[in-house]
Amino acid sequence: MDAAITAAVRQLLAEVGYAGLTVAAVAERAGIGKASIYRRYATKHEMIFAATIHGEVLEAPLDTGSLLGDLTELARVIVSHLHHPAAASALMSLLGEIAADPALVERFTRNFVEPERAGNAEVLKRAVRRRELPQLPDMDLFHAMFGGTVLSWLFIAHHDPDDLPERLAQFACAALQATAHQPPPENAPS
Amino acid sequence: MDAAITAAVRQLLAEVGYAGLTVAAVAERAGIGKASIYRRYATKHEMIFAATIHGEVLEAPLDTGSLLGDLTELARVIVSHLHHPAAASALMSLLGEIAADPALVERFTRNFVEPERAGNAEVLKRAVRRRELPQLPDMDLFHAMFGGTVLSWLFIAHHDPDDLPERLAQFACAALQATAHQPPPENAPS
Amino acid sequence: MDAAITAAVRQLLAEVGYAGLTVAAVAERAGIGKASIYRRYATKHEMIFAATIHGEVLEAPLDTGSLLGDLTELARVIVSHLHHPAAASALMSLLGEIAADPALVERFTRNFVEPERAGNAEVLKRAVRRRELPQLPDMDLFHAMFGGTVLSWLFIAHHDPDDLPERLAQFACAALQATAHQPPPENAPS
Amino acid sequence: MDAAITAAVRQLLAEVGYAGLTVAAVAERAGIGKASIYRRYATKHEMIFAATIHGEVLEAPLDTGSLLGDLTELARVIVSHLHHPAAASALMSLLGEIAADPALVERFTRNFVEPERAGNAEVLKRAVRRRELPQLPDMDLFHAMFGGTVLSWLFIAHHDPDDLPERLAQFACAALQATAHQPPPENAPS
DNA sequence: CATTAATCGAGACGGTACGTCTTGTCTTGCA
DNA sequence: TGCAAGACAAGACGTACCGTCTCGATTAATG
Repeated sequence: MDAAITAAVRQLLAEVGYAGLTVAAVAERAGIGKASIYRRYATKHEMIFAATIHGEVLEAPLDTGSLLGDLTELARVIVSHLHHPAAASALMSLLGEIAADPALVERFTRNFVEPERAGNAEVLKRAVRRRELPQLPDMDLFHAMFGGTVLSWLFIAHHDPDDLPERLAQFACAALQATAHQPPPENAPS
Repeated sequence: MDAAITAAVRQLLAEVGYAGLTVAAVAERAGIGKASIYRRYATKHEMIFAATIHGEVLEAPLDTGSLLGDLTELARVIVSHLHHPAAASALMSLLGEIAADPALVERFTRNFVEPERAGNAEVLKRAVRRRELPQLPDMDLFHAMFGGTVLSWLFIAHHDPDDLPERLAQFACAALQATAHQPPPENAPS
Repeated sequence: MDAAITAAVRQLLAEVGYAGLTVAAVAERAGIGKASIYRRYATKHEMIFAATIHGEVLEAPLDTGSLLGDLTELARVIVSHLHHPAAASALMSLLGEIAADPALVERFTRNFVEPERAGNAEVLKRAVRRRELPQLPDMDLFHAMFGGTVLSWLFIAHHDPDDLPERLAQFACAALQATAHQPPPENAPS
Repeated sequence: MDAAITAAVRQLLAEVGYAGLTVAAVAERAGIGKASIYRRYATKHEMIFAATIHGEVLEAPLDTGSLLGDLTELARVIVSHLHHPAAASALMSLLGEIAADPALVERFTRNFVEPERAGNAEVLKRAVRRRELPQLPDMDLFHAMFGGTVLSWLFIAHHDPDDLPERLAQFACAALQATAHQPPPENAPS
């Protein structure tokens, strides 16, 4: 059923755009009732977010054998999933909606932020295992930096998505190696 | 009258957030009729855009004498401007709405993004002048990274704003020095 | 506009019945927005009630020259307006809905009960003027008796509507004359 | 199990009223599943009908020795049974729903209306036996008048229930004696 | 100075999406 | 197997809001 919702949202976003998308239309297209949508997602924005962003972005940063390769791939995956035509609108609007409600913040953090952070951490742990890094860096900062750069690049600067992954990965790789000898601050990565 | 509208929009954004802002409320707060608003702005989004973005650039990176100091101050300024309770909601939602309209994207870029990028560049040019950096880095990437990290830290990770400036500045400083020997890429803005 | 709503309700009651009537359908049929309906009526039941019952019932009990004639006419008018095919459902359901909410009780009383009571009083005042009655009777009781009898006759006993007016008028006329010498109780008719 | 359903329906009618009663709530209160309800009753209305009307006739007009006394007592009994806080909602709404279904009308008449009419008739027959009345009046009309007045007094005029019995009984008594010399009409039930 | 024209506030209007609710059916998992 | 628990499709409810429109009242400009 979640798949049907996701598919319906993507079809309709392509057909009528973000502003023209209605929950009723999604339900009809998916052949389900509106209640089944609201049972899963608290708001329309959350539904759209889950349908456009959620999924593969967060989960498995496959091992390419080097930190630089892993980071390039990670950036590429994030970019590709964020670059959906309507994703900009969806993500930003969702963040705006969420910010006002602590309960939604909590939900959003648990469902999207934490898994993504864990994925990032996995990549860096591999690098530590490979001795490319002496230790894990400040994960809070790294996570905000890596994803935030993609966000800003795409949705604020509106630069070409294809230009980013390699540049960002090189920058992040050098930065990690340059800052790795500093112990991370007191808030150790979870 | 335009001033009354602008003031009302800003007050209400702070009070009820972006999603809770209605044209009727703006009219009432401004003591005018809705028709007078629609005589000036074609849609609600244009009204909000005009009231929030218009001339709010605020990048004044005063010279602290060192790159690390400048970056810390820069981060602090960005954080302080972004951390207004309702600014989160307003900015993110506005980005979402803007993304759908290329004309607004263009205006947003010219009025907001470019000046900020110039401010960032000014800080780094100073560091070059001070010989702290051998050359200007990839400015597109640096700009996306610096602002994006703040954005993500505040509005996605929802971490403590006070924790960020120093950490980010140290990270950015080390990263810049580590990557400075690489020639920046062609730097073609997309 | 009220006329358009009333007409739409009556058409749709005839077409789809009481249970099948929706506010959205009424709005569409009337060529107006749902909000315009809810601006006038607090609930769907109130709208239906107003469209089926309200109007001529309450207002002008035309003078026939005698108390018996007036009461017969009054009963006939009430019966004819209450005997709309769906009026039974509408009235009873409305009363059921209303009973739970003091605000609706107040509204209902002001809009429907009081005018009808005033109409009843007008008929009896005429009889006093004609010297058919020495004084006004206990209006609270008379009003409840006259309308209540119609209600019960139609919707509880389900007797033939045409049988009622003459019988009720004769009964009421005789009863009024028999009880008229008693002073009405302390709550004098308003 | 039927007993559990019936009890749950009655409790919930008293607590939340007719409009607020849901099948899900009945099932939960009865500690059973919704399917078990729908196995017994085709619709919600049938369930409520079965739970409320079934054997609740309650007309016991005990002899007080005089017509006025009997009528006062009769009014008091009717008022007391109708004045339960939630009974108003339930009864009126049920009448509304019933009206749409001729089969339910028939059952309602046989189970509820006829016994009450017989009770009324019993009171008047006693008065005839006592020579307080020369003959039985138009029973259809009297029955509609007596019960209808209570209905209207309570649920339309929303007057104080305690004020009614004595006034109604006096009125009815005088009216009966005033109209008793007229032969009742053919009395054919419609 | 008086009359006309323009502009304003106030808010009703048509239209439409929202998120909630309920009905009656269908599925699941425990006893 | 039979039931409680509850998910499901369908769709109405009443609310909110947008952008348009109408209405008087107050200005402003003009004859």
